[in-house]
Amino acid sequence: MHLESLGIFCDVVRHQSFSRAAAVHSVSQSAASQAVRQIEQRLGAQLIDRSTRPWRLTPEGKLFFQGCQEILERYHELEDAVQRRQHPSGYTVRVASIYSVPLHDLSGYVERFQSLVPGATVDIAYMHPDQVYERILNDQSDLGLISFANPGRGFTAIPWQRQTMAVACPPGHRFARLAGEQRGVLPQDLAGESFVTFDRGLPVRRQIDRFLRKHDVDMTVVAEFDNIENIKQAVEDGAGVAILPAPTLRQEVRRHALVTVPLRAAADGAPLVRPLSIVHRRKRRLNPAVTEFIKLLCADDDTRDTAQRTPAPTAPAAREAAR
Amino acid sequence: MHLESLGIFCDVVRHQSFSRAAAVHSVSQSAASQAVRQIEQRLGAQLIDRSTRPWRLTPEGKLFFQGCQEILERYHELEDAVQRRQHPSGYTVRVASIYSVPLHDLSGYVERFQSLVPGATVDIAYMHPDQVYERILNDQSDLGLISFANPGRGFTAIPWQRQTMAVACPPGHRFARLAGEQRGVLPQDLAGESFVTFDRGLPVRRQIDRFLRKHDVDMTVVAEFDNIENIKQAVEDGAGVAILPAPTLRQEVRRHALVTVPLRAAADGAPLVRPLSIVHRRKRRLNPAVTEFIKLLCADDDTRDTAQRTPAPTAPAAREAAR
DNA sequence: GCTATTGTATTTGTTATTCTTATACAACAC
DNA sequence: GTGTTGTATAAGAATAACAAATACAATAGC
Repeated sequence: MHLESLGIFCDVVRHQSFSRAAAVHSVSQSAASQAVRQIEQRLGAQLIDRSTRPWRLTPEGKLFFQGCQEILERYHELEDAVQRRQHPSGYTVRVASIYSVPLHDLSGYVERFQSLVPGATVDIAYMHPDQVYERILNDQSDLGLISFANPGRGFTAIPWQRQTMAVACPPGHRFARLAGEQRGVLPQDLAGESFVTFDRGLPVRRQIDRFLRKHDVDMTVVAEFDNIENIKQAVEDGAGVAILPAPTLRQEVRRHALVTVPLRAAADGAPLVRPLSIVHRRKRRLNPAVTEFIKLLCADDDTRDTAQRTPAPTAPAAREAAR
Repeated sequence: MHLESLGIFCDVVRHQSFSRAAAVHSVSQSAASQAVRQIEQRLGAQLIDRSTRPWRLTPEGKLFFQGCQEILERYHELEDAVQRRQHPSGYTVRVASIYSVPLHDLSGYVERFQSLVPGATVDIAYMHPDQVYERILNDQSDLGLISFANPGRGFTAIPWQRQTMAVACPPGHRFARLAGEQRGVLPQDLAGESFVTFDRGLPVRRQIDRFLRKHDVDMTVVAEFDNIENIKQAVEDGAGVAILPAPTLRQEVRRHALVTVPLRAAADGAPLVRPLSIVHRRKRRLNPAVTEFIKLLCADDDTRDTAQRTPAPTAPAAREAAR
């Protein structure tokens, strides 16, 4: 019997709902239904009387529910105890992040976290996306922050932020007049512009190209880089314009080195955004400090510029969002 | 986390051996190794220190082992409690058997069982093999007794008896003189004989044909039946000889209606046996009475004419034997 | 009663995982 | 060293888990 299934059953009971329990466990409603049925079949006993609405627990169901609660609690305590024995005191959360996650954002989280969980520390290292994955696989980091997370293989991706992409240009550029929330450029305005962009092969580049192709816009690529800093530098130097995640431009905008111009999409088309995700190894117990840190990161998504995260995303939603 | 995996870990610890634990759980040694490693990975902790021989539990391993034991015990108690609530008293073991399991054999077991587990009853129903499978699938029977069990799909097969096959002929037949433990006929002696046998498509028929083909023997099939009783009748009536499980012939031999002649195999070849198995639904909790009955059936295999059952068969062995 | 609504079950195809078989490897014994 | 025993690893096959789509069931509203 899968402990996870027992957990689903308990949440079904607690929430009086298969769908909500499924959401809590990040699986489909179907999976929750199947999990409970599997338990019933194994026991050869009906746990839930489905002949009435809302359904009710059978006597066997009540008995089993109470037992399960206790067993699950004990098991989680046991895992915690093993954790504690391993890391006797003072948790460290090791985060591997891609370069372009605004450092200033994170430092805010880190401060709040350390005051929230005294004795805990956070190590943040910035690196190439591939290295992020590698470090997580090798257990060198607990969490990774990456864009366009690929949920395949051994990773779980939790949607985090959705950064709107904007056009970056030097202050003297003709687009600069169009800066400001209410203004902005349309895709077709970009046609023929000199374009500084990401290396082919990076997911964000593919995303941008797809967007431009969809709007039938042809730009002149004058330079390609594998990181945002170089792109910004090139734009500052007048090499052309770029399409970058707006939040990463704050510094340059503040010191008037660059201008951020909103990039509008066609009425029907989706706007260009870069999803950032928190990834960790699947099927791996996360220590309490890590769990706490994830909670903190996700808690105030909606205070962010473009965030909109389901509190308990269904798996399919989470996966979709993570692309 | 799979409770089964926790159980394997506990047995690994108890037996100080992966292989023995694997045998106890009817899986391969490899699976046991992988299960333990999976737990270790999930916990992010080494439970077993493999750098010495014999290996030792790490401190985390000891802690986890103790916790697991308790959790597993509680869980099994919980399942039992649900069982008891369902069937407040007096268990019934419902057995579906093929026709040709000697009734007299079973009735002995049943008597012993009922004196061993007071208040329990055993229902035995005899039927066609297909019906046996069907009844088990529909939860109309707890156990099935069949020959040449096909372990596929949702069934578990426990090897039970291996009945030696012998030649049955009327007392007047020329083979009759060869009856007796030390005598018997060789396959080639059968060439040209009139042969009463099983329907094509029955596993036992395929088995017999394979045996004869292997020994290059050609017999004249004069009749085919889907059950042993008809075959015996036909042989009594002088239609020919048959190859049947020896134990099923006792009645007829006693009343001198038929003679059983041992069938010897070539020096290298395997003798012809019919394996009988106990089958039940996989992934289904068996109530205590059923478990007890299985134990009883298997306990004294070696008192049987040809039995030789591993006490704790490895899964592959069990599967092989069940064909 | 009849239909709409809401929440759960089923079916089906796909993806992951678990398992076994075969083989490599490690620790110890001699 | 070399052999022996017990465990790990790799590869492929067999299972199981899952999600998407859809069917179904119990009620509520009419």
